[in-house]
Amino acid sequence: MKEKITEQSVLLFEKKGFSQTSIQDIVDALNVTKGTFYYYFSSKEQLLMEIHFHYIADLLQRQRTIIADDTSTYKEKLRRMIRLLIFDIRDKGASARVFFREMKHLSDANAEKIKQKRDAFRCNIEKLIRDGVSNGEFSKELQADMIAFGILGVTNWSYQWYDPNGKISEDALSTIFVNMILNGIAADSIHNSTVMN
Amino acid sequence: MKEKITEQSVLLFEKKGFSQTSIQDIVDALNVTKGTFYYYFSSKEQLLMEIHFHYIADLLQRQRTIIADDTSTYKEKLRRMIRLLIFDIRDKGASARVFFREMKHLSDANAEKIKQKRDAFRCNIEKLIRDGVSNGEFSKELQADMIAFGILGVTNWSYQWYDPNGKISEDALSTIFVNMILNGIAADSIHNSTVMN
Amino acid sequence: MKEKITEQSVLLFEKKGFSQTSIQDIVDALNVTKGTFYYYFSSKEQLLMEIHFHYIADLLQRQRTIIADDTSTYKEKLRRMIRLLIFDIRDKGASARVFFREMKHLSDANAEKIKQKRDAFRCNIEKLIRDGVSNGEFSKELQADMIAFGILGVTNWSYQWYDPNGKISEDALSTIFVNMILNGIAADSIHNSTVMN
Amino acid sequence: MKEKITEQSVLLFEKKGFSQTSIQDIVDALNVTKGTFYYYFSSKEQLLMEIHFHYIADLLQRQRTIIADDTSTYKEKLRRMIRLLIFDIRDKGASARVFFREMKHLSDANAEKIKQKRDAFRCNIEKLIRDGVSNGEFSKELQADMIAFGILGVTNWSYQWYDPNGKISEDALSTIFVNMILNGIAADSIHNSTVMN
DNA sequence: AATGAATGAGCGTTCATTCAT
DNA sequence: AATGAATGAACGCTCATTCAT
Repeated sequence: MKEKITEQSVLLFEKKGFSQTSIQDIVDALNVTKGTFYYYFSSKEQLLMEIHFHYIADLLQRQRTIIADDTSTYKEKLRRMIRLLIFDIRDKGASARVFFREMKHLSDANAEKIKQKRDAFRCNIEKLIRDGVSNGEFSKELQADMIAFGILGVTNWSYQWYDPNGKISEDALSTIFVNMILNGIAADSIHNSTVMN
Repeated sequence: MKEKITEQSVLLFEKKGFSQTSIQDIVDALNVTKGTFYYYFSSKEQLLMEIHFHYIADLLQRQRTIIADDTSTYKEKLRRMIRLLIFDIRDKGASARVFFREMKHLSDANAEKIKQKRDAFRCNIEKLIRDGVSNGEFSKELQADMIAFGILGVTNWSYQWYDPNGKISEDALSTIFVNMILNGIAADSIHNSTVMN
Repeated sequence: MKEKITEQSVLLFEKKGFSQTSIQDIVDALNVTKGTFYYYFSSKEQLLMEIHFHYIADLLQRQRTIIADDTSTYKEKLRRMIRLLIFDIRDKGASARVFFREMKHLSDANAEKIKQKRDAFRCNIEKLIRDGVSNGEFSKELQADMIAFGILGVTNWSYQWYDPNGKISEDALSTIFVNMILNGIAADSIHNSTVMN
Repeated sequence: MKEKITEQSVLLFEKKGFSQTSIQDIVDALNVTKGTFYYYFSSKEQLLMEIHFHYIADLLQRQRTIIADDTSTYKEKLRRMIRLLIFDIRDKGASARVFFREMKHLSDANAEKIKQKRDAFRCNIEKLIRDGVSNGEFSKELQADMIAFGILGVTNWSYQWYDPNGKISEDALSTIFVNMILNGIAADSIHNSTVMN
């Protein structure tokens, strides 16, 4: 039951927004009563917190698996992370959009817990960049923290517009983004870097 | 007065969210009464609509100026667009964050109007890419629509985290992102593109 | 201007009801502003009071004319009163419907003033009946007060349903009602009176 | 509780009018809170609708019982209908006055439903007249539809002024009205009909 | 004679939450 | 494990009215 409530809530929160979704809406969709909701959750915020927490904890876990693989290069790890995020849209898109949009509705204490995990996810990318620069896979003098933000921008933004059932496949999109991030879009990218500075 | 209400609202919407900000909050902050609010706005949604509309219309206008400049290369135009968006964070960051987060609270009719302008902004970038590919500035076989989404991801996401008063300047950040987008981050980007496919 | 406000108000009050019609509605319909309204009227209630007062005072005045005519029989006077009320629907129907429906919105003091005139109108009919009984035109032992209420019922109710532009003319309707009131509807009315008691 | 709310509301609506009675007024009178009201009713209009619907449905039901009685003449049926309406004032007067006065506050859809039942009630009287004319109980050439309106005028208007606790009993008033309707008020009603035309 | 900005009290309604059962 | 009745605080919004100009 608890799981059913969570799943249904994600759907409703995505469609109508957290504030616009009442407990009544949620329990109506499941044909139970409000009492049932409060048997499993102490508050509406707790429900949102659980949604957020599971979403980000799961993501972090899968990121760690990628990082821990000693057989891949840093480029390959980055590629796998980008694919992870893009492929996740199909199943977790709703959760993610709720996550990005409804953060505001968490109490300060809860927001802080979530923020720590988000930061950890980002810092793992940052470290990946830094390590890749160190071993020569990535360009020298890359500002790892900003690059991490840039990469996250590309992937996170996809949750706003990408339709996994549309014309372009997850595989194709991931490849496009990986290429763009690794090689850039300039015809002769090697020389451009000096021109632009 | 109307302008004061709009400005104050943007601040409050950004800090607390649209739903969490009551008309009472807004008018209290300005030491007027609710009647005053409804003298200038017919509804809370109309206020949000005006905020959204002014934000996106202004951005589109400035994008058009860049596009219209016949003396720049496409690369230069792209660079100027990215700088436009990053430099805008300082003054328009609050508006933009409200814009991205609170779209949900617009009626279908209003959302459609805003969506059209957003799409126009994106399509302008897409066209820029396509034109740059045509004249050889950008890589052949670039999928312009997806690349446009990628670039917008990098810049739009910045509104979520970038602090214009922090350690890194708008100028520096813009440069980092322009380089990343044009040249990629791989040490030897030319060869990577084949490896990755 | 004052008259235009009154006229427009009657129309709006009839269509939407007194409470549901705002001062704004009234002035909008006349393309003036609220200030104008309050230049001529001290309150919304005063406007309603004037509508009521003019309506009932005018009616009373015309009733007095009928009563004062020494050349008519009482039957003829009653007939003329009924015609007065039915023919009035075309021009004063809106006023009358507002009058009947919105009495509640008058202050006690104002309601009392109106009530006195209404009572006078009714008492005039009552006296007419009594006088007609005395001189043998009307049945003996008629309870004049109740008969007056009965007659007023027939005519006043017409304001709720009669459409002067419909199939039946004011003339025809008046005749039907006068006949009904004077002669009843039973096939052999003389004998029925005893049967029914 | 729902019934208590309805009863209390009828009283308040009659005394102060629908618009002038707030939900707060209603729940205060019952020492509950607004939440309680909205637990039982979805809107103020729904409450009004239920009052209206029960009132008119009940009346129609009782009218049908009278019509269905095969042992009465049409005169007797008419008499019983008039008594039904007059005797109803004591218990249902408040409901009826609310019914007549506050129809405006129903939505179009709801008003239509009520109107259908009202029309049915009136048409039943019209048919009664027509049938009575056919079998010779009522005068030839009576215009049944207008006569029905006339009769309804007499009875419905009573709800505006008749005090069941006043000097005249329901029984006496009913008799007066039945006589007036059947026999008219003219001293020699048989001959008057020609005079008046 | 008329305006437009502002007020403030109140209204219908919503909703997260509680609690006895 | 779940219900249903009830709460109470808040919210978006309306509107008659005031008043300086």
